[in-house]
Amino acid sequence: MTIRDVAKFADVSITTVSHVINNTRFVSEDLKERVMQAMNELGYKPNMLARGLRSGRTRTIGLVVPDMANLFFAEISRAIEDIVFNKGYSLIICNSDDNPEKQKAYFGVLLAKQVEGIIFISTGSSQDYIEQLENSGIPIVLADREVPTQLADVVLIDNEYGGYLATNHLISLGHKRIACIAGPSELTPSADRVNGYRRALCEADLPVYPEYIVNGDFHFKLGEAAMLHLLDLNPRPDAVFVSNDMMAFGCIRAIHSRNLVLPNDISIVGFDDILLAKASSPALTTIAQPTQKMAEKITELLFLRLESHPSNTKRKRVILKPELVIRDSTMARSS
Amino acid sequence: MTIRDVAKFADVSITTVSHVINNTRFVSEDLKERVMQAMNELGYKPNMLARGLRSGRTRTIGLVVPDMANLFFAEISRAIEDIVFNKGYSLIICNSDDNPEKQKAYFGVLLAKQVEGIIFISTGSSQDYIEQLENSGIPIVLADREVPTQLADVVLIDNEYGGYLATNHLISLGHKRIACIAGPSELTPSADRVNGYRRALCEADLPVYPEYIVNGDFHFKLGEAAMLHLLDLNPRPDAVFVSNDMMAFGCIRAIHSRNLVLPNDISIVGFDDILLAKASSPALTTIAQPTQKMAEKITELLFLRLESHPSNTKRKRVILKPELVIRDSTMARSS
DNA sequence: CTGAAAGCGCTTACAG
DNA sequence: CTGAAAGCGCTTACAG
Repeated sequence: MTIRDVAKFADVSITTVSHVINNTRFVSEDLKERVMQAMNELGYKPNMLARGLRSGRTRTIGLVVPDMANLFFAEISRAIEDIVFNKGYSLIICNSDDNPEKQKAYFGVLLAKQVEGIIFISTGSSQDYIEQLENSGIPIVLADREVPTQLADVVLIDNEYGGYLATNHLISLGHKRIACIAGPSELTPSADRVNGYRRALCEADLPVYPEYIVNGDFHFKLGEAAMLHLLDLNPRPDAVFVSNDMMAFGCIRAIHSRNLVLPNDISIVGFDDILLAKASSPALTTIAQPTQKMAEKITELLFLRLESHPSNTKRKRVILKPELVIRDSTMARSS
Repeated sequence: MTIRDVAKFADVSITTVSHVINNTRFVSEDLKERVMQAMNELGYKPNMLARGLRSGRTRTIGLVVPDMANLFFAEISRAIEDIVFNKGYSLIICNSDDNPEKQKAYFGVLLAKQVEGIIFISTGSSQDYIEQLENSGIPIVLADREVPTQLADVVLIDNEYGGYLATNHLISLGHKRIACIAGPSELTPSADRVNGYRRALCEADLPVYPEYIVNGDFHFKLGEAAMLHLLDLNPRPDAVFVSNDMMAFGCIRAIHSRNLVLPNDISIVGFDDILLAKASSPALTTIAQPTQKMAEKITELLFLRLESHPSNTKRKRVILKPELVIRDSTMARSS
């Protein structure tokens, strides 16, 4: 079933069929009618490969994320997919699995598939491989995680400010021994969140105890382990800023397993505000990522670049502010 | 940067270049070497559109899911992506958003993009549109939700058995007033789970109270609302089988908001065993979907069909057994 | 207002 | 052991 069959059936040239499909030059009502009918009759679907090959436009964009089973990435992917679909594009989703090798392989695949643009949430340690993309000349938008390149637009949130907000909230509740569970140290978001935590403590003239800062990996399991570790300290912290919600869930579990009561015995604030943050018990106080807004900005920048000349080389950088969402995992210190 | 450039650079025919790329006929070491080097030097990447157009093989498969921000779908998509990637394929992910129109539009896109196969988790009410796929002759694997067609392999779990397991567990704990929060009534999984619930009650000679069966939609919010409704009944149930984990989280929230204690005042068991099920407080007793195994079966059936002749028309049907995972949201009735 | 034809970048018989 | 050439299904100058 090709354009040739349709042309034959409608007794017109394939040129004309192409033009009615794409609405790209005037075609008389009569012919248009015949073509339409032929397409219906034959159940014709244009072959996007042929179209893409010829026109250079594939209407496909690639999305590279570290792990789409991580709710934060799942939600932002979802939001991006929705916008992109409404623009008539489709998404090839690539799980890098936080593995630079897999990520590199996917870059190759995306380029080979001639995607028109790439949205890229980096693994921790992939600085090495992005040149491949830079040389391709294809528009790239980096999201969530910084990568050292001048050749892409960037959409980030102000993680330092988020960490500051979270910690300040705990301070304002009267907590003094405030710990922090950090994310993987290679990621800029982790480091920035911890920096915000430090700044808040400093501004409040509270000491920063090194043993109160423990490393995690943004996953549930290490969140639980880190919290168990903190609870074993003497004195144990009376509040903790956990740098993402997944780990915060691990913390809740750890706290319960020690028969402590949240938030009475210890307050925690998370980061991300994934959908399930409000479903934990108690509901998680957390720093909300502006997921929807991020998705909008990311796609806006990408489509701008798709439409503009490559000569327009000024790179854009958007930094969105996160917000504190107070729920029930924090309360004033019982003195 | 095309195969032609490589051929010129290496001073061989494009035929030869093609054969070294695809390893598809003998090429002398000498030429092979020169071609390899040329490809490296020029940073050549084969154009998959051209390859796909010519060979009819796109190495792409489509995955249609109702909502990838739903953790169950996110996890199964993740598992599928991983397997498919290792086979050298890529995935186009399509969120139908539980919207038959969008789903239909995506079918068109996938066919136009010449995917080699489709994995399809249906929206509730899309029976109408699958013919489009059937006629295409492209291999389809249906997963999770039944759809009336003879023209696809199917991978399901035994939802009736899952509902039975869950309810039996509650019965064995001594509960008598056991309620059920169902999923959307159009979906076969929902109905089957409720059927299992009924069967367990019947076999135990326990009455089935119609007011104890309330409808949900598999989302958090309605789970919460449904549980609030159940808690207002007099007498209120002492246990409830919630037909997915998302809604079970809503239930936990509702229970806490009424200052009741889980599981002391009421036991609940969920369905799915999403990653966060173990992170709720208390950890959720639930019926585990064999997510990894489903992904394996789904891809196994699909690749079998990709490799076999279309004449091999015998359709396969795989039904996997879910398992009860006992955690802390259920306990024996305090008589 | 419409059509014939070149060509996008590959693969793959066919030929030697 | 290697290459010249046809053709996959489209789009798009070019021509009239």
